[in-house]
Amino acid sequence: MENQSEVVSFKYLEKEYGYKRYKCKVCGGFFWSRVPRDTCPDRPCSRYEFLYKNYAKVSPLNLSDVRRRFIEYLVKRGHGVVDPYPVVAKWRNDLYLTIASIVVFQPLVTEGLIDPPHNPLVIVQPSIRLTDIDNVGLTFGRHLSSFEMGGMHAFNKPGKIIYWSEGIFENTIGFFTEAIGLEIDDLVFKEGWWEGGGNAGPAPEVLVDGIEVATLVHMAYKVVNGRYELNPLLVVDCGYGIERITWLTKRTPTGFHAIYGDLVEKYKNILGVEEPPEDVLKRAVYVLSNIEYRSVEEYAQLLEKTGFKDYMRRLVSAVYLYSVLDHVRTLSLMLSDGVVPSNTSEGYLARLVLRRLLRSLLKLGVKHSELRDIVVKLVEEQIKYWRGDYIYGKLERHRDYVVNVVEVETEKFINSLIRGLEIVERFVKKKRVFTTEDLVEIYDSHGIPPDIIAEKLAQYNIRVEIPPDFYSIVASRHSSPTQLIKEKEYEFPQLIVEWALKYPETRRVFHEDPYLVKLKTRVLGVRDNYVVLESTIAYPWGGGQEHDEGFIKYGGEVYKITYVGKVGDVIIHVLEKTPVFKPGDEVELEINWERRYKLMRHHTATHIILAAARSVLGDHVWQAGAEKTTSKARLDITHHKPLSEEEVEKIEKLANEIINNRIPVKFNYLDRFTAESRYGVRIYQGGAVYTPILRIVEIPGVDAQACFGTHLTNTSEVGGVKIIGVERIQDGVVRLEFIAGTRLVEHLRELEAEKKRILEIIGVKHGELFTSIKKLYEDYKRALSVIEDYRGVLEKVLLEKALAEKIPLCGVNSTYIELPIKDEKLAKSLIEELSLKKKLLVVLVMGDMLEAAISPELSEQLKIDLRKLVETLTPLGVRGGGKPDHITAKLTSKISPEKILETLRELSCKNKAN
RNA sequence: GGGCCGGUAGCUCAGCCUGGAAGAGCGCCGCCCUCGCACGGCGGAGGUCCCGGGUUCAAAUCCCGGCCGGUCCA
Repeated sequence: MENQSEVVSFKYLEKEYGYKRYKCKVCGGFFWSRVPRDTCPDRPCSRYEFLYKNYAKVSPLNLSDVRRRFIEYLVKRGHGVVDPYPVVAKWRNDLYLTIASIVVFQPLVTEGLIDPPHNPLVIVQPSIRLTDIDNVGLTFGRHLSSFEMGGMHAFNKPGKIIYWSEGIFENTIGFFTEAIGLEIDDLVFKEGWWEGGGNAGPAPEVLVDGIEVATLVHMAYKVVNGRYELNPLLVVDCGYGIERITWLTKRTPTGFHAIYGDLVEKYKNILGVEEPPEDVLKRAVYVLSNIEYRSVEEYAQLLEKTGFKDYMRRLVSAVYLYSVLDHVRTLSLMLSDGVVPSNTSEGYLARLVLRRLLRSLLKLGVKHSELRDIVVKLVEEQIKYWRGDYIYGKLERHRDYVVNVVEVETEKFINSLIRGLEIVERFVKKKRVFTTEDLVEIYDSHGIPPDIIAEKLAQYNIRVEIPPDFYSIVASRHSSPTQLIKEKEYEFPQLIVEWALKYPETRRVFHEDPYLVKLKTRVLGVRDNYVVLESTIAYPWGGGQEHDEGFIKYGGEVYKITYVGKVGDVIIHVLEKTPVFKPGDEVELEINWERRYKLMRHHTATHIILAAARSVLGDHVWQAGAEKTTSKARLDITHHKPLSEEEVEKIEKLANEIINNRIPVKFNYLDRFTAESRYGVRIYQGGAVYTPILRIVEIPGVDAQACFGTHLTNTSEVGGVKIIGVERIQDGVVRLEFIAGTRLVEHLRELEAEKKRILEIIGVKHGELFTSIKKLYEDYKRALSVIEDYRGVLEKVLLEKALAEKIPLCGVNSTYIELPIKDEKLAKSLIEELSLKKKLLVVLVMGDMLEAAISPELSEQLKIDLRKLVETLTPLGVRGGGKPDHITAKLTSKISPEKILETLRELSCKNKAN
């Protein structure tokens, strides 16, 4: 977009503040500055000039100071304050993590469907961006895996403009000069463009002496079919980098010193890491700040070239140290906000951060055996450091969970590392050549990073080249990314969907009175056996609750309802046959109450079980899926380890207490921000809901969720709940199955019937299951041992007989055994004993199986190839094969022992003759 | 959600490519050696080769489907 001034008031900047437009001689980009400049004060066109600059009116500020000044300044300018949201974007189904403050207001506010809680507003939002995670540490504070985005937002509707470009500049210049103390001459605005999530707009970057401190997104366009269209809603989306501003005010050698203060020293002590002297470090940071490098190796080479060779080792460990500081904070934040590590979705991202952290620790020389304790210590120090903080104070509340997860996950990492290294060893033993392909293979399948493999190989004096594009090779092995958003699919044919959408919203009487069994209502539409009514008491399939069943009565006719579904706000009833009634007719609706009541009980029980699980296990427990049927309910919860029996019992006990406490269930319709501020984002247990008004099902003091389902009006009606199954269904997800109400009685009856069946099978009419089975099992074991004894006796007899009646062939004695019982164990034992130990040529026939064997040495010596036996006998109906000394075959017709022995004689004697 | 790797004795694994008598080490039991222990020596027990189907005279091995675990990527 060349012409940004259509949207951005650079003219105002010029007229009001005296800015002029310049072109950067290095990058060619345009920027606005009050003092003439050849290049833009952004890297790579400029170094971190601020490091050595003296700002007369700027005093060193902590992170919390900058944060407070930002909020206070904007409050003074009429902004309302919104408290930070979690970094896990549970209210979105297209994002795992909160990557910017605007994410809190998408999509409903940015599309103008609902109003923000304040307008304009200010929010300091912790945000996680893992795309640049490789650069953390290497840029000494410019890149962080998590950062605080100071968000300044206004949502301008046609006819109701809060402020736009001029206001953006006024607030920005005001904040930096009045609240931070910079001179206006320090501030440069570089023209830029932002695009994302279907929106776009010009985004001037605010630059101060080599670092970008804010981006002023003028979100003015919608991207429609690849073209930009002016959006009627003008969204002010300005983000201020709180950490970068903090660094700027302190001018410490790195951003990490500005953010983490004395925590840096603590970490150095724990890890035994040394930094270079402060002046050297600052110099090194400054000198390399306009050079692009992507890896520690490249960085080390650059240090050598730029005269920092003496400090190379310490500078390199410093990079890892900073990345450790950063990763511990990000990980603690993610875990505190309820992420459970797993091999999918946001759980994988948490594991990714943790594994990168552990790898950095290994690079710093931490031994495998110390890894767990050290990482726990680092987490605890970090939690201590942020105690009482506006944003990170919550880490302390989740300390136990965070530490426990870190312990469990570190153990897992060490295990897979050890396993992986063993695989490398096996690779080495098999083949000496190690290819790039092997490196990729081992990383992809076992998660062992190439540098660790190379280290291991070095022990065997094997050198392997790690290609610079290693990770893109890995990426190319994976298929193209799938869409994160699931397209909503209707369970009806497209024609029916289109037909149904023409009707107005169906009145949901099942929400008004979930106990209503009969209802008279008017027919709105009929198409084949699909029916749309004015209002209904039949619950459509949704929210993990099964649909209702019942009847529609009209005149003398009764139509069975086989399915109920939802298309938008229209509810469709599917009948067994095409009805005679027409639009406008009045019909009577009746639902199967027994079925509905079971579903309601299971649904309310599900909310109770979830609340109980959150209470017993922790706030990280989220619903990962649920299904309520008449026979049982199923709830998948996120949790980082298997549930112990005690935990399951506790959940069950607490759930039944909630039932016994006879708590009335409340139903409220609230707008999004009211609901979120009252209950938190935990209301989105069933996933993100994109409607302006949420239906909140609340069990006061226990649980509150945005939920469409039908519920009991009092917890006591659940009657009781029993967990009947616990299963780990995937990494980080545990499935609970449970039953409630009268299903408990049915379940018990099923168990009793099963017990009775078992007793009948084992021939006991009246008796106790445990003792009966125990006795049966002992009898069985005794019988097995008797058989064993018989086998021994029989074997002895057969051996003696075979040895006594040896049949001499040319050079070898032979024996023929016919086993009347199909006992493979006996057959095998006989053959081994006679052929391998007694050196006989054994032929054993058991049913239609023929097996013959001779010791391998004899076969070799006498040149007897038993396979020839099979070949010779094939015309007589023998099929089989094997090795020269051992064959197995199937007899399709009876063959006399004489014939077999005769053939064997020929075989052995022919060889003898030769 | 997808790709890849794996599932064989109590444990760690070999065998699978190329179908033909289920193996090693550790652990366990017994004996020898020893005053006793450790070490060492000899012997032994221990198997639904994850499950189901298919191909085959014959499947741990080949093919298909499923389950479970691990891992990488969205």
